[in-house]
Amino acid sequence: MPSVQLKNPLEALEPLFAKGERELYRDREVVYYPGVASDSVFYIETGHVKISYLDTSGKRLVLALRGPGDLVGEGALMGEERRRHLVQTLGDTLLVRLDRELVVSWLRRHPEASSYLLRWLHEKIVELEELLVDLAFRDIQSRLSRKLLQLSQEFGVRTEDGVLIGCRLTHKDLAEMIASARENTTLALNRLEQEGIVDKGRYRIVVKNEESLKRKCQVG
Amino acid sequence: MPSVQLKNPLEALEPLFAKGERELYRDREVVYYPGVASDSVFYIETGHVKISYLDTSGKRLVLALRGPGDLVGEGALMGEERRRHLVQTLGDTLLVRLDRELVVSWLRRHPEASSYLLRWLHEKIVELEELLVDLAFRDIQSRLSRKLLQLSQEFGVRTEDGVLIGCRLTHKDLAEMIASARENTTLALNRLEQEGIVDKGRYRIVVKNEESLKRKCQVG
DNA sequence: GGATCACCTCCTTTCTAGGGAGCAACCCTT
DNA sequence: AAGGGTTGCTCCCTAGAAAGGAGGTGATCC
Repeated sequence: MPSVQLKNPLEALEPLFAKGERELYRDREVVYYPGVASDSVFYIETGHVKISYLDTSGKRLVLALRGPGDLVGEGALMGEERRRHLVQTLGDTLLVRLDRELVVSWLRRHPEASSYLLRWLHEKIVELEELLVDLAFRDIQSRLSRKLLQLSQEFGVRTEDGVLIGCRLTHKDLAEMIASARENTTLALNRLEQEGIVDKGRYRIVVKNEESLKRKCQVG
Repeated sequence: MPSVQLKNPLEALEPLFAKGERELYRDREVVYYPGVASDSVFYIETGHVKISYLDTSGKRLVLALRGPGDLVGEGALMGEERRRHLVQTLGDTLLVRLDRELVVSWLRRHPEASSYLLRWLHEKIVELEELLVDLAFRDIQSRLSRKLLQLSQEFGVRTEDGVLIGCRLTHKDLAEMIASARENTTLALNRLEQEGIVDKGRYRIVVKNEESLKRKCQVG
């Protein structure tokens, strides 16, 4: 285990990312479908991806968004045979495709790197558990507030009005992230706008008052 | 990565488990509380533990059950400072406490072991995602059926009547595993009993007809 | 430039799953 | 024998899913 804390646990893997093949995806393009062979990992250079689970009924749940400096498709390194998710870009996105064997052999040659990967994976577990707890205990208003807060902290861009969430999200995307109906998500978002807490436009959400938003999270 | 698939990804760590301190816990005893220092990992020799998240409102969500051959408290290895969960035993349980530093230094000396740990962690992620999807899409009847199926597969003991779920679970425990009210869980369980799919008694559930149970899972 | 089309956003109404409260009965433990 | 924990049952009521439109907006085509 590292004695020094790194900002991003994956920094230790940087040299590896240079070895991959860079691929440009357009907005909403599919990176992989569920069921296809799980044989590579992607490093996100710029842009964002949305990882979702497709239900048999056609409904979706967005399990995570990932942005620059993050990995996606890591299951390929951990015994996953076929993809379990649908991964799509949000906005134009530059990925580095890393073949599984390449990563595995690199990891063998750099044994200290595994511990960083473990930490990173643990972070993902914490995020999943947070979502789980939200689903179990909070109502839509509160789930949306928490999600907006997370998004502004992870992908936020400071502007004069507040923190702009830096990825191209529709209300449907948001709804699928908090497991609610699109209509109710719109409603909740409008309420937040009326209260002057957020500002919104097409594909655009600005958190104007972070403190009020935090207060909203407790209520539900 | 291993070229041969092991049944239990943790088999590779067996030699490590001999180095720990064995501790006997009685039924329902607390192994650790949320907030305490996260400085050791536990290996389960016999018995079961319940990992739950405590909400500020006093409600609980059971994130996982773990049984013999499994680990609990693994966050200690991955940068977690304080425990995030409440861990309690179900029935009398024998744990092996492993100091964090002990495990970390062992892992450094056995670099090939990390990949097994990664695989194990990935399994846990898959389980969390399954729970998440259930919460998002399925109703109580279906969530309960899936959970019983999982439990019977993971902790089941063959008997003449069917598969007995081998841990001391109350209806409240079950309810907290599928994020529903205790009353509704009892109701759903009674329905399954009336249909002849399960058999139950105090702390005791026997899955009589696995096939019917599987059919129940699809419906919701 | 204007028309078209696909998607996105907004709003309302209806209907139901299931949370919550409140008890009664039961049974194991001490 | 008492008491705490577990189970069974009922009723009420709210959150929110589902359906069904109507207007907006941006891209693309002519």
